[in-house]
Amino acid sequence: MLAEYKPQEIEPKWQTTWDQDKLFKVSDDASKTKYYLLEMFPYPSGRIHMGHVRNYTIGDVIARYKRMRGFNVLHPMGWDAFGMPAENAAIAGGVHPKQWTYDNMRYMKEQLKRMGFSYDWDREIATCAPEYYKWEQLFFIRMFAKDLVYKDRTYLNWCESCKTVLANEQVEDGVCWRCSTQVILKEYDQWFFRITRYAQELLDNIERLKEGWPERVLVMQKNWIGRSVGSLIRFAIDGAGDDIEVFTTRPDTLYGATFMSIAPEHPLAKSLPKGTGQETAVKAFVDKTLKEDKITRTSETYEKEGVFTGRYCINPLTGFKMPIYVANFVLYDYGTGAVMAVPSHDQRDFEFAKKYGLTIIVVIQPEGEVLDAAAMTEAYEGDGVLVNSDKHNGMPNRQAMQAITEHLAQKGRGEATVNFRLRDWGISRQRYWGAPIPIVHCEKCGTVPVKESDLPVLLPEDVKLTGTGESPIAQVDTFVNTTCPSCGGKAKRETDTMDTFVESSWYFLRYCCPDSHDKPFDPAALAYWMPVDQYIGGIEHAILHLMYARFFTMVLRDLGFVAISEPFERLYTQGMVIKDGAKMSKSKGNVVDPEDMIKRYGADATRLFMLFAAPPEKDLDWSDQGIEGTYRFLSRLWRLVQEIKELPAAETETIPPSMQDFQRKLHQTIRKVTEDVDKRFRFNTAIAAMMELVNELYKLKEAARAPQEVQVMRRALQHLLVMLSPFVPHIADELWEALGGTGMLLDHAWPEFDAAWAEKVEVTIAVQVLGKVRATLTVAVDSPQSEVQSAAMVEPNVVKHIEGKPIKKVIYVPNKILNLIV
RNA sequence: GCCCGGGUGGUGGAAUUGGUAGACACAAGGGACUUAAAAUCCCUCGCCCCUUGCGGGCAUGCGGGUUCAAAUCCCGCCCCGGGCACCA
Repeated sequence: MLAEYKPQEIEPKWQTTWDQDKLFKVSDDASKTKYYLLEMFPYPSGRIHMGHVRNYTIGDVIARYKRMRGFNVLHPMGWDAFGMPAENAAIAGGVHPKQWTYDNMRYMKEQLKRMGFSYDWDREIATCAPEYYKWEQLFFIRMFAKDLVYKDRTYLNWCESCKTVLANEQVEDGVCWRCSTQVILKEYDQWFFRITRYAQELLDNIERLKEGWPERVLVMQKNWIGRSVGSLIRFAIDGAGDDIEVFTTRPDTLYGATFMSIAPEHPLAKSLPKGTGQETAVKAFVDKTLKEDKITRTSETYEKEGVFTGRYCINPLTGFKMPIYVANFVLYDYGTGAVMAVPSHDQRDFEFAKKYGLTIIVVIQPEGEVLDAAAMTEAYEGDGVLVNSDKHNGMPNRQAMQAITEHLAQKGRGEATVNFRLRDWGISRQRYWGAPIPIVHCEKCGTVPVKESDLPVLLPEDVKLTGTGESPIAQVDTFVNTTCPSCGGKAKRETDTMDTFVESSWYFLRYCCPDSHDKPFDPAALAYWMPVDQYIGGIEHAILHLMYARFFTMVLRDLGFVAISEPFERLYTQGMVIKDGAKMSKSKGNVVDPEDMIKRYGADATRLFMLFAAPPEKDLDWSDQGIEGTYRFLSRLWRLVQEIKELPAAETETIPPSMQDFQRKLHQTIRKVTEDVDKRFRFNTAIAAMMELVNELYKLKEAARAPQEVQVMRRALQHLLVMLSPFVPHIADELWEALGGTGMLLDHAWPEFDAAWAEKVEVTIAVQVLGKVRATLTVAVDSPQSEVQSAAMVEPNVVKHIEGKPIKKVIYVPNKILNLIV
């Protein structure tokens, strides 16, 4: 053993040993209880960053702990390898995205190994590999057959100068990030996954997830799904055969609907004004509004504007001729993209009506008040009784919701319905570095899926990436030109690729059986490993990724591939790593490279600092001095072991009286660490407890030198090393060996505490007078009130504050507090 | 704007969930060792007040409230962060 702690020497040594021993290899073993621990896989951006280090360190502690607890732990790692940055790198530096991605994966894998993470690398997957995405293409085809995939028109960000579609991220303040041209919305045909078909199940299952998911994630998902009960109402367009459909949660206000507002994206915004003389005005308004982003448009302070389409629709109850407006605040994505406007009872409609001089009719009268449409300064959105509502007059509005809906149903003008805020998932991307959508467009047969036996549809490698123009694959003739799977005639391939969220929606299933070649999954492996017992990742994924993964699992279940409905039993969301109060980013220049930390302080000190500096769910403020502190602790531990190793010890089980307090401390520490790790993932306090134990040992080392005493310290050190091993595996194995231990600690059992030793024998009770602490008493645990009270009554400071006044009331909380009320 | 979190010493945090606020660290200051430095070890360390020994007051973003007792529960503000559907 080295005299000095040199992580640069011991860490590579143990990493090689673990590798050679295949220590992290795991196989399906029905005789053992499985534990599937998953961390969100990284995008291969080039190097691992502190966020990865944090996420994977948290995961590694749990994986190693569970393994030491006897579980058969699946702890895999892979790469979310498709995505925009690879293309951007290609545009900037001329490296092919594939080359760039694989280089990055190779480098980052080495980095992860240098951190000492216990991954079974035999299960490594990369989503950009054809043997991965071919299954995704298979799922697409099966989903297509079940009508879970469809094509629809939608709007995309378009840069007229670059002639290309832009991601939201590529639009900054409404202009293109590359050339600063004003971005416009352009209509496109896009592929969608019908996630809305699962809206109710996604919502219902939230109940089941309450046990293991953070409350706030579930609340966010619930709000995202946004179920609301209401009515679907059809308004006939005056002088035309068709209707405008509207979803409303307030059918009770229908008698007061005096105009109609439709979204600028609504197809009727184009067709209605034709021949009314309003065509030019409407088009100008639509064009202008589509340049504004959605966050602005939904703002409460946003100026509500609109333009008359020149057409009317008919209120089905009153026959009122409602002018149809295109309004900037109506969202095409929500409900039906059209809103019946009731200015008296909706604030936005009220403002709009005032601005354009539209009719306001009060139909709900609050209790004990008479609203006057002419005098109102704002809409009344509360409950009340119906007025101006024909046969529904006098009815409480809550009751009227149902009554009016039924009335409409009889007239064939509407029905009760449930609306979800959740929208279908647009998965088309006009990009190169993604999984090709396995569809062929045939002039004769239309849209035809590729034959399953022809999968995978390989992504062509010979492409030109310029960052401008249409999708790069569209220019690869050998890819585009094909034959129709149905009629054999000439056809063209779909050139959109899939959203990379699709790959990350099912990767956890593939880890269970990465070698399955004839089918996507081996049912026996899935039956053994799924669901994931613990999933760990950033809170920023609370909605999209987690919702998509849940949805995909339900789809794969209905396609017969998996037997479960929810993929993640428990979820833990870790906080971000920040420095100087801001998220680490290149532009802010506050990035700390984990590589430098490994070189200077070693992987163990880096891991330990990550775990010690904050509880995992909170944001972690990186501090260069902080890591020095954890490095110092490890050096201290190193010296302690070396010194105690040299002291003569007696082979005995007895605890000498001089060591009984320490023995108690040891078992209390084991209990504390076990509970913190097992129940709460509170690694920071677990580490603090172990630091305290080391401090105790340092004190004892000076005083206790009898062989029997040394023996107690040695055993304590061994327990400590076992407990430290999930946190700092390299130094733990090294010191374990130095103390004469055999094997590697990952194969060692986690220590059990002895309840008798862990019990407290004494407690300190705070004595309060009128709620203020005036003294503390150290008494035997569970002392009766009478005993504590009489001891308290003779405390000088207590006597002083009672001032001879009579005691009116005594509150006694055993082992905690005695409060005297005078 | 909407949805969801957070705010405790000079700093990161602790207080296992209504019961002694500040564990464990970092930084800072003082001391020991050393020719010297580094390393290491020891001590002090929320703010204010009386010289007073074991003392008193104030303190958990701000303002109210409930309670014998509030960082913790309730109401109203302020500030910071995450997400908002094509970043992953």
